[in-house]
Amino acid sequence: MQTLTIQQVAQQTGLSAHTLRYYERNGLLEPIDRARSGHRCYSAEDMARIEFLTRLRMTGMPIRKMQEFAWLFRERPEAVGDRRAILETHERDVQTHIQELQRNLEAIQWKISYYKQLEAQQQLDGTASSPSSNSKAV
Amino acid sequence: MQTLTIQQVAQQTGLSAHTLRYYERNGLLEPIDRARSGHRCYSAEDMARIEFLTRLRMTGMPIRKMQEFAWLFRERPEAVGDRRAILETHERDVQTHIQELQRNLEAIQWKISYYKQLEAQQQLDGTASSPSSNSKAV
DNA sequence: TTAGAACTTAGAGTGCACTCTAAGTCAAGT
DNA sequence: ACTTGACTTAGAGTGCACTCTAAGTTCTAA
Repeated sequence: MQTLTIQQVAQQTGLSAHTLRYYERNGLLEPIDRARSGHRCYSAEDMARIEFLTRLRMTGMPIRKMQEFAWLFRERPEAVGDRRAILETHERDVQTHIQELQRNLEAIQWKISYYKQLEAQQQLDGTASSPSSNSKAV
Repeated sequence: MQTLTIQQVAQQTGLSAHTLRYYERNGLLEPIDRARSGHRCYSAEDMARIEFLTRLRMTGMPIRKMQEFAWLFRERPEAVGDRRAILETHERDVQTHIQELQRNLEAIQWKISYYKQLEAQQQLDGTASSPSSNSKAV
């Protein structure tokens, strides 16, 4: 069973070694196995956990909530329903957030098209040298 | 032509009065008209601008970029293409971000179903009081 | 065997986007 | 006239999630 050094994990996960230690210190990761030297040895399981935590993080779960999730995982592993509840709440949060992003994206796209129209008009004005459209460019 | 006080704007936009002043101080908003008393009087145009800025902010545009956009708006209003370029870059960023969220959401949903299976199994184990499934609940 | 890289820790520092405080001015109601 | 409350400013403080530093230990390659 082979293990990885903190740098190798950092490379593969995109987190910094600093961040990996920070996560462990704050209970997001259970204590990682150590070599005789005291250096951390990450197992494949550790990697899978880090990967999932990273997904929670990238979808905006605060560290506090991740601590809660990790605590349940360690202290009450049989309470699967509690862990599921956290994930389901987060699922709804993420869905809401995506919808919000999409609504705002549409408004931004609308403005991009508006700017395109404005630019076409600028072109015409320039070519014909007629100050026909002097609407404010909002 | 009627104007709004900072509190009214705060209410309507969901930003705090503090944040509205902060935005103005940092050049995200051009200087708002003042009453004789020095109090800010927000126009309908100001409101539209704040609304759009809020959309940029909610989709994750950093304050720095919003400053750049606002600067172009004030100092080079004819450079519509430059403003469009900023929005188009941001559009791509937001699309990428949404895709990332969706990928991560799927992984979370996958784990939720996995937990459901696990819970069903726990039920069975409990009812039949047979320790058949002792797989680790990951 | 020894230089240099990688690791360890506790704790301080950073960057972002607010968020609040203190001290003061102004306007409306009683 | 006076109280209440909203407004003003400059600047300090907050919370989050890292990110780095300093001082020391250990591994690896020449």
